[in-house]
Amino acid sequence: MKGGGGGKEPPVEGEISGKRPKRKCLQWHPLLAKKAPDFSEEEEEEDEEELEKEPVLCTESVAQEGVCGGIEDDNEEYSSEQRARRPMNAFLLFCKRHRSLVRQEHPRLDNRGATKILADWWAVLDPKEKQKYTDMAKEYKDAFMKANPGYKWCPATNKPVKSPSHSVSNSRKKVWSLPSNPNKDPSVAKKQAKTDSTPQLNFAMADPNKMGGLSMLLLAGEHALTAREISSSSSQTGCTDVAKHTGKSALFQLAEISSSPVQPAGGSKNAEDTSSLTHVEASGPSQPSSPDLPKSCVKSPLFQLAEISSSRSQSASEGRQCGQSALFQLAEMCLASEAEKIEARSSQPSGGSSSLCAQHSSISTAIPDHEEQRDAPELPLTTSSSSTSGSTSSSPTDAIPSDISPCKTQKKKKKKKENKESDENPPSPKKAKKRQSSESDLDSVMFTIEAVAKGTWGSEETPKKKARPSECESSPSTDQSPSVKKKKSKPKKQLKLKDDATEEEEEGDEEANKPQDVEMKTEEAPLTPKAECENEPDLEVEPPIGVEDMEPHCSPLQPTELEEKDTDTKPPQTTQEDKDLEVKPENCGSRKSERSCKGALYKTLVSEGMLTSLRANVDRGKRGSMRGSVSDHEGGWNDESWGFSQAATSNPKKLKKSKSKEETAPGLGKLEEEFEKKFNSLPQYSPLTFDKKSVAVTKKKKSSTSSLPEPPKPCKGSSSSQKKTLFHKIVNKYKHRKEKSSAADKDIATPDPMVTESSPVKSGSPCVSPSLEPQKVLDTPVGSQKRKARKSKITHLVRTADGRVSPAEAEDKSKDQTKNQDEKPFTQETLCNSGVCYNDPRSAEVDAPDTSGGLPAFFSLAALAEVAAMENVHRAQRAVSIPTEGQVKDMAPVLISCADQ
DNA sequence: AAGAATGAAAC
DNA sequence: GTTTCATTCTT
Repeated sequence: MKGGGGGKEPPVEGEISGKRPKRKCLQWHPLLAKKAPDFSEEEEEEDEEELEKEPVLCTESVAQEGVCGGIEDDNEEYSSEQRARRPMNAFLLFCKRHRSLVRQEHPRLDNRGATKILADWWAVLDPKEKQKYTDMAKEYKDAFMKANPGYKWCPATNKPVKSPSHSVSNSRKKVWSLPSNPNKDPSVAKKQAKTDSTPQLNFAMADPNKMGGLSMLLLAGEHALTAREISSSSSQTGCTDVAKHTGKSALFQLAEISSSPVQPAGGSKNAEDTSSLTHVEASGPSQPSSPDLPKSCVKSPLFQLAEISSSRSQSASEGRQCGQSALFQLAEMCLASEAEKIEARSSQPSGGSSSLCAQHSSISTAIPDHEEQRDAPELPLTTSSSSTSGSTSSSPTDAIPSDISPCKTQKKKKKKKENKESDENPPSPKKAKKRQSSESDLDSVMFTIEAVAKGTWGSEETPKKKARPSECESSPSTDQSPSVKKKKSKPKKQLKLKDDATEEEEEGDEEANKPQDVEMKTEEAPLTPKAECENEPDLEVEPPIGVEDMEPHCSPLQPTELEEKDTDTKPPQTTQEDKDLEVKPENCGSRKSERSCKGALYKTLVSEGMLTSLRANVDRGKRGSMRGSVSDHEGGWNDESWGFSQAATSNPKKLKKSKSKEETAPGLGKLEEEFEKKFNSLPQYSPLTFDKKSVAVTKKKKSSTSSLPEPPKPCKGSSSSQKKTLFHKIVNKYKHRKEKSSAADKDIATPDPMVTESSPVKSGSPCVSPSLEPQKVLDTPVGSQKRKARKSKITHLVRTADGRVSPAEAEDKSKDQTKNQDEKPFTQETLCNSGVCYNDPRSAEVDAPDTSGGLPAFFSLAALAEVAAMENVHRAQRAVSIPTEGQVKDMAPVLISCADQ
């Protein structure tokens, strides 16, 4: 595999890699390299650099934070600037996935040129495939939106100039939508601020920025909870509402999951986590002073949680909390305990879970002091509910919000970024969190926590999920959450070895891994069935595999990987964990009790899903098992991933800078991973196919209009017969596209008798149904074509009786046909086998259900995802094949159409 | 920084 | 309808 792939890409990559540095964003991290980094060496180096750099970055970006490692909660400031990036649309996804391929083939080509080609490809793409991308995009978007309820694509054009006053007001309102974005959520908050997302007020959560990943999780969970529970009350939270509606979008699920209790994987992990927590606490973000504890830059989730809880308490004075997750309560408990100590411990924390609410009140009072420590500044969450809070929060936060709120029309992102409101953030104190209390306090806290855990928690948690792979998960989770920074070296190596599998890998967590993974994936992606087939001889072999295709596609890599990983990782993980436990104790130093406490906490957290990492791991484990099934694919967004990602993202640093490609910052890993997985799962068409098409088209173009940009695509051998069928389709589409682009030119007129011809040819292949294609084309408008003259295009498209279109197409087709004829057999077979049957979407659709493999694009991803999720739980495989009612509905039209035909 | 493409959202 | 911005990366 690699050989081929490597051969191809390497050069390009190498080039790229050299260039990569460009991005500023990257600074902070290896991700930058992401693309280039295919090679392990590079990666490693990068990793190292990264490690080193991180601090620097931290310093740069957030000088104050100091705790680079620490989770930078603070970064809100930065975050302010960074708004979450919009989710990519289908086309972008497609581009992202295929650009490398294009480049490989046409190294010379500029990106622009590549983009054009990609556009062409896109135009040609089968509706089904497009749909996949579209679905994915949608899913992604949905998840994203859930994560960031108030997110707006456009920064609120400032037009109105919200003006500062607004900003202030906004700041209050704002409550922060959930930050948890894959990357940049924080920014979102800002946006919202400006926008005023009124609805969210209720949530008034702590700033995500401040909060660690956990916070994100919590938020997510809370949202979920709130949505469910509060739904009645909160008409406000659009997000929540949405979540409900979708019910199952992956993201939503994620939220749910987070909320739902999960069993901690192994005790071992717990220990680790706890230890890490202790470290964190002790070391505290800002306070390095703690001698005992090793300063782990990374904050423990727990710590974050505590922060969060504290923040929440502030913001949300309301009683809602009670309802909220046990985790939250726990956090509160912790805080309370601390507060008590500080104040003098009038009451004991042990209050018990049941009493939590009451405690909350007390806590809230106590908290204020803590708040100072906390980074209240941005919490602007402005506890919607708490009347007072608004005022208080406003003052500190105001500044930030103002910046954010305005959305400044900054025309360009960069500007915005630059603008960063960092100024305001000065927030010196944010980091302060670490509490003086330090260990002793911790102990007390722990105690309380334990009590809580035992008492309330146990009862509450009832449902704990099964830990399926919890073990596996656990290890990773631990790794991830706690040691975000960790070294990547290992992971990289592993990754290299495993290549694909790495994603979930055990250690991996970190950023490095992700990037690598991503890269790996991307690289591999080509290798993936389709691409690979074409490139390499393997094709034959694959085809069979491909049969199931659609998903398999995606899965192909994953499954193996996952499995391997799972198997491999699990054992190791456990071992590692054990080791960690052993080791950690040292770190932790004395205090077993704490540990134990922590352990309890950890459990609780886990149960709650707070520990995203664990969850993610678990999920992954599931996935691994599931892998084969379609569900993976579509199921797509695992909650975990999001949660995780969120958590990861939580880190401001990354978020901000992460812009670079994956950006997905290291931390996010999981989320990204999943994203990537899905992304990878997306079918990657071999360039050859496209090329051929393109070539054919080009030729035409050339002949007709010299205007083709991408004349030369090498037709590497028609060898890539597989996709040829696609090819045809593509050709058709392609025609359209060209028409569009050059359309004006004039091709229009030519009749395309050929079309018919082509169809016959296609017809030859079982899968393909020529007639359908045109329809497809028609059905799926090539695209918005907003910019170009689509009208002309449309006009151009002369439909034949069949509905086929433009003349150009005919010609192309004819060409294609000729080519195809030779190759077709394979392609068809393969395709058919694969179940993809690009040719006929409909047929495919119809078939799809039957053939588990081919997922009909038609099914809404959401539906699929849901189904998958549902099924996954029970069984991992093929659930997808069975359409849900919703799916059926979706299909209905198609079916009908088919029937008509 | 501009630009190529498409699409989704916001205006 | 138009504008913005998402991604990538060369020029």
